[in-house]
Amino acid sequence: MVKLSERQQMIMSFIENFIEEHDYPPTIRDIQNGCNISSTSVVAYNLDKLKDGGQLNRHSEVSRGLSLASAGSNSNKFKSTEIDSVAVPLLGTIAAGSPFPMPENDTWSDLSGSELIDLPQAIVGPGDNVYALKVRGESMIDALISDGDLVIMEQTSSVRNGQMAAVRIKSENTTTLKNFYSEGPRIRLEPANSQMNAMTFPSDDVEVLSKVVAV
Amino acid sequence: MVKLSERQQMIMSFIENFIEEHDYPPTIRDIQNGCNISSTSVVAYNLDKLKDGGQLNRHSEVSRGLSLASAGSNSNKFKSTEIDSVAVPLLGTIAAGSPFPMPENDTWSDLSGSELIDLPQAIVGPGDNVYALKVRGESMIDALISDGDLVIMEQTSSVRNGQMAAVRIKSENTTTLKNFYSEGPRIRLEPANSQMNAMTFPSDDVEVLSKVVAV
DNA sequence: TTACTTTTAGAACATTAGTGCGGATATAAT
DNA sequence: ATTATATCCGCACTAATGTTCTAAAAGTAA
Repeated sequence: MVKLSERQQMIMSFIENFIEEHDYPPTIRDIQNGCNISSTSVVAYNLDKLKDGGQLNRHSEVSRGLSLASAGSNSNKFKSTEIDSVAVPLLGTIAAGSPFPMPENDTWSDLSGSELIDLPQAIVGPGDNVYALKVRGESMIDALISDGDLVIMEQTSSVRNGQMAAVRIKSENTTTLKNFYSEGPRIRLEPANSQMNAMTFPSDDVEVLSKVVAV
Repeated sequence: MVKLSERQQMIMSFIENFIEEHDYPPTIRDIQNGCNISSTSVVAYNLDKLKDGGQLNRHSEVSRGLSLASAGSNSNKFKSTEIDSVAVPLLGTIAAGSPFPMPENDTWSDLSGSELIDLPQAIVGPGDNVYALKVRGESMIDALISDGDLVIMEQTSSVRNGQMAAVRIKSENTTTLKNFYSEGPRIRLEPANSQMNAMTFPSDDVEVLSKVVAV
């Protein structure tokens, strides 16, 4: 790789910034002013150099006919690409440990309003019926969930044993985040914290709202 | 939203294709030829319409001063943006439940080679000393980790109580993924599975390799 | 039809913007 | 010193490109 002169580096980064800001490439005179160069021909000269060096594509006789040869001319600090993401709503807060009545929305049936969070598509899957909740309390610490963490939930009514789910205990009208175990006629809800005890409820007293997809 | 005339739609998609192909916007005459329009003024006329309608940004007196207002002119199927991501290496496999000797690299001290995984920057933080491992075994099921899942680890030598970490038991030369509890002179390693028992080891027999950052 | 608005044509016009040329400067090799 | 190479300067030239004006066609409403 040929070494770039100071001026050529400046030109490259100026072009980069210009495109970033305007969505179209600069003219020779834009570069001239932006880099404090006294003549257009100097810019043209260095532009041709850069083209020969392969850092730049140029199309002569075409105004603004520039484009970065985004291959080796990497001025980023770290190798980093872009991945697809999906926005999911952050609907509210949920208690992790002991059941707690939810003062706000009794059930978060409405998937509208509120903040949106960007998540990589890979962990959300199709992306429908998915939302985020902020966890309150330290009681799920064994499951890598601590106070203030966000859990990504998928709205569903069936979970497998051992999965973590947001469940509502009808008789107490409380909602909580627990590990779910079906034991015949009863359902055991177990916090993911070795210092806390599990609780069991009759099957028909427990309503599964959604399961945890990711943290 | 105002309906676009047939000609305006053609102009929009022409611009889109042109930029895709050349990396810089077309001139009015490019559009004229590309869309079989008989006069530059017609192009200018429709361009102004599109600008008023908000589908296009225009900078007058500037050649090729066009850019798509990628807001409403959305040809994507789903609302989806791009977020920063960082590539981390996938170094190998780790047993989740019972300790198991690692046949391959005894310690994965080398952070080179192997596959790379793209992760959103938000969950990786600075991004140094981070790598991924594939989990084998079902024994961490309570912590949302099941067979085949990837855990993101950060290389460190100190973890807090209750955190999940990859640890090496020196006397047995095994490596495993467990929840870590320091209990005075001894260290208790607890699998996140209510069907399995914890084990304790002398403090100096356990070496913490890295802690779990995300799943 | 008439009156009015929108769109299209054509062409001249005005800027914008790339190119080229004579010459200056600097550095290094002969 | 002389020659060669790489840059830089200014300026003029001209092709590229946006703008505008007038007029006609096409469409709309009354």
